[in-house]
Amino acid sequence: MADNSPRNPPTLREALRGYRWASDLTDAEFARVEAGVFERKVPHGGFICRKGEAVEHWLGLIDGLAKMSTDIESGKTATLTGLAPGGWFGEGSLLKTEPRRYDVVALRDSRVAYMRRETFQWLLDHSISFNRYVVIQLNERLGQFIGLLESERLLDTDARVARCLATLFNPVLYPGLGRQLQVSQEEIGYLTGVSRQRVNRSLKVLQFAGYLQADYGSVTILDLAGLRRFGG
DNA sequence: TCATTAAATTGTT
DNA sequence: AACAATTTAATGA
Repeated sequence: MADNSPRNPPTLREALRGYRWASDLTDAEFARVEAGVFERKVPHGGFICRKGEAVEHWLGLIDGLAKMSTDIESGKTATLTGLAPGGWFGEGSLLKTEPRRYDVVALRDSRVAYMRRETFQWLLDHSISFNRYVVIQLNERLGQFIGLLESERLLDTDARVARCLATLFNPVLYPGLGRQLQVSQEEIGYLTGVSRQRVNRSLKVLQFAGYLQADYGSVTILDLAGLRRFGG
């Protein structure tokens, strides 16, 4: 039987080779890119990057789970989006040479790839597929945030959980994720800003409606399009 | 392989 | 927030 999901964690090189933006690089080009990327392990609760700091890297989540968030007045935190393995982020701030506008916090022990600004620029100058990737990524992210805005203001809790999960399973932003993601209800709560108890209720609603299957420590998406439309 | 125990996660109030 | 029930993972016979 073929083993599609290797149990041994991939090396940084293997992970990089698997990303879509690297698909048309020659070996020489890839070697150059690899030299411009390093990996760092971030423990649960640790900061992958912080708001206000100078942006010197494009960031990729190799493995783990993280949330992009920003602190509002009075110490409250607003989660902007969840980040799943295979997702890259920070290109916006990198392109505009502005300080980072959000925190990214690891919700699990995570492995993060840091690509130097130089290397990012070099890829923009040399790789068609990389440019295409960045454009699609920006566009996808834009749609995601418009949906988020609507979600925060107009939708009930069930719909917010539904959209949060739909975001997490977005095949464009997070390829390589199967239909099933190992994520506890508590973690979904962190991502949505909803209590774990309420997440539990929402998952039952969504499961009954046939959009997903909730199991111990994991969620399986059955109808991604349905989740996106839910409540809207 | 099975039984026991601890830890994590879920279900409910 | 607290508690009980359930599932998984780890351990050792």
